[in-house]
Amino acid sequence: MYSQAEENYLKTIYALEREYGNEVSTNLIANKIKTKASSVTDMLKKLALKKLVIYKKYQGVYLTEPGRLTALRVIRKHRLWECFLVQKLNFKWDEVHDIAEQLEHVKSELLISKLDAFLRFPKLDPHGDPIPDEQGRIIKRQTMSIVEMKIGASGTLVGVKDSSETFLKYLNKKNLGLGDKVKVIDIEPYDNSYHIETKTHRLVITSNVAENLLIKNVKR
Amino acid sequence: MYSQAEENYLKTIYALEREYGNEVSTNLIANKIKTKASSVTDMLKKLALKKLVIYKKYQGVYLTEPGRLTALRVIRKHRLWECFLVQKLNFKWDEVHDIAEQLEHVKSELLISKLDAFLRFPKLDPHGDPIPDEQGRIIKRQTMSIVEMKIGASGTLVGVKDSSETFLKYLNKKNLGLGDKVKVIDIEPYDNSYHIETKTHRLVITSNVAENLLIKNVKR
DNA sequence: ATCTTTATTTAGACATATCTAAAATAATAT
DNA sequence: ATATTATTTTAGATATGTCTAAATAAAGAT
Repeated sequence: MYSQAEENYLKTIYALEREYGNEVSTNLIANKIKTKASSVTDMLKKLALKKLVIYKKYQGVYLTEPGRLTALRVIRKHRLWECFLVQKLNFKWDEVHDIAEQLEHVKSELLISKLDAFLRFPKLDPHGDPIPDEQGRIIKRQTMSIVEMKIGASGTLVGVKDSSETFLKYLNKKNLGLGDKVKVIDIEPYDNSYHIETKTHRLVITSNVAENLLIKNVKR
Repeated sequence: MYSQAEENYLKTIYALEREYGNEVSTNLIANKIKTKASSVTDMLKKLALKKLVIYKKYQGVYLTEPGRLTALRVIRKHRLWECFLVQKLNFKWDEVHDIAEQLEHVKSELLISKLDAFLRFPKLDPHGDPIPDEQGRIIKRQTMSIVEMKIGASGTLVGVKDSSETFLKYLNKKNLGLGDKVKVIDIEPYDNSYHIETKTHRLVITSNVAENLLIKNVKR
């Protein structure tokens, strides 16, 4: 079994590989998990010894197959627990991340398969992220970030890249939630802000925010 | 917030105080949590510094009021999670202890109060142990161990002192469970074994087993 | 009352995971 | 091509929680 620290590194490397391509740098990891580059180096050596990552000095890391599967198992647990917290305990989608970060490290295969069944085998977590199955298979959804959309294009908000409490609370305040239809009305070249429209209102968001909103079924 | 190790020590000291009286020795703790006496001494010093226990060299320890409340909070979490595992996820009563040992350390007051509500505020866990409330109040039940009963006395099995998987699996095999009516038929002086009778069958148990069975409403 | 045994504590070591500061390497700029 | 800057690694320190072995204290036996 792996330690919580090890699991967190694997999970982070997995996410960064998806986001930035397959070779992940020390500093990227350090920033993501708010630690120092030297700590990251230490851990990468350890993970490499355990054959969970391929690590070459000064060249970054990437996950091996066992490393990837371990990461996916942790992600599966995290997302299932988030479903539980929202669906069963009535947590809001912006309250569950930190608690799931703790629950994801509980060791028991049986627990997670029973939890999965209890929740009726959900396919997506409360933030629209797909839940890997027991074999680590994960569906890849056809989504694009708002920054990739052209003026006049519209679609449905089905996910967020950033699940932090701050970002989600911002969305709540702006009355944006999963399932909302959104349309890009205008892109202001001066500051790269996006003017978007939902069923109920219009609003202006920064490109930073637009980047974190995932849209499905984009038309026009 | 306290570490998992600290929480485990507090919980253990609380249980040993109940079992053996208010001054708990270093070795008693060491045996209970399967560690070395020297490790216990180290931790007791740390807990004493944090005012969670009163510790005097060579004299054992006991919990302070804050220590007792912290222990009870951990116990509350442990028992609520056990209820969840059995009632909602269909675990057997002999499978939940080790998982609850992990879940009890998850930090979130909100989580535990929501879990409590979800379970409809249970008063007892699957092993018959009372669940402390948010203020650390815990009901004291009128029970006695079978070893305290006389020949001919009978009552209802409502709890066990040992919640380990091995002990509970033994009870399953012997077809003994909570709610069963039991009567002491005979006590063999030679080996101190107890002959007991339930609604459905008779069996012989060692005094060790008898010690761990808690009976309510003892008559005659 | 002294000796022996048992329990407890101390001293020093180790593993994990982190950090700071300095050194080494890679990337960038001129 | 060399100098500057940024990134990464190494070396050594720290905190937590554990251990072994030795020293000390308490309890029990004669």
